[in-house]
Amino acid sequence: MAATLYNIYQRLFNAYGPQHWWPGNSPFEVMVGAVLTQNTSWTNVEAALHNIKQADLLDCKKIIALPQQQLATLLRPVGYFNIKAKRLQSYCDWYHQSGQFRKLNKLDTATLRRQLLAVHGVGPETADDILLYAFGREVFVIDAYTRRLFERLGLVTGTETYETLRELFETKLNRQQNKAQLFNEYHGLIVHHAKYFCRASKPECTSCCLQSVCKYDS
DNA sequence: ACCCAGGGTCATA
DNA sequence: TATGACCATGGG
Repeated sequence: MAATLYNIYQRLFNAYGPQHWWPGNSPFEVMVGAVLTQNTSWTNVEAALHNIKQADLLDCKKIIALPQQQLATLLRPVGYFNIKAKRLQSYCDWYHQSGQFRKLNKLDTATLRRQLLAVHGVGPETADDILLYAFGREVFVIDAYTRRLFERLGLVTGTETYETLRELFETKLNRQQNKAQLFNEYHGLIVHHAKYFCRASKPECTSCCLQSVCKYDS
C-alpha cells in the first residue's frame, strides 16, 4: 500500500529523532553554507566555514571587501572554489544592497524567492534552503537525496522538474500544522537517512525504517 | 582508480 | 526544453 508523505515523515522521525537543522548559528551563516554546499559534502563546507570564521570574515560587508582570490583560498576545501567565491560575493552584494535580514524578511515568500533566484549562483535548491532555514518560510526543499529516496519509494518517477516536486510535496503536506517546522525537520531527516541507509551505491538496502514501503522491500 | 557529495551556469540544438 | 561540459576538493 502507498504510504503518505506524512507517514514517511513519522517513520523517519521515530527512527532518528530531531535533526536540529540547519547547522549554523545565524541566518547569514546558513546563507553562506547554502551556497558553499552546492554539490559538495557538508564536512568540506565545515572546513571552509572554519576558515572564514577564523579570519573573522563571517560578515556580509567583509566578504564583499575581500579580494576574490583571497576568498577563493579560504573556500578551497569546498571545491569549485573560484566559482563559489564569485557566487558568494554576488550573494553578499545583493544581500547588502537589499538591506539584509531585517528588510528582506518583510517580503512575502514568493517575492523573496524571486529575488533570490535572480542572484547569480542561486538556483532553486539554494534559494529554498535559504527561505526555509534562514527565513523560516514554509518551503519544501528538493535535493538529490529527496529525489533518490522518493524514487526508490516509488512515489515519483525521477523526471519531474524541481518546481513540480516542490509543489507536490507542499500540496500533500498542506493540511499539517507548523509547516515550517515540519519541512525543516523532514528535509534534515531525508539527508540523515540518505547518509546512513539510502545511499547512492546501495539501492538494495532493505533494512531501514522504510523497508515495508520501499520498492526494494522483498 | 573509481564513485560520490545537502547544484548552478552556460553553450548548443 | 533538454541535454552536456564545466567547475574541483575530500572521503570511502
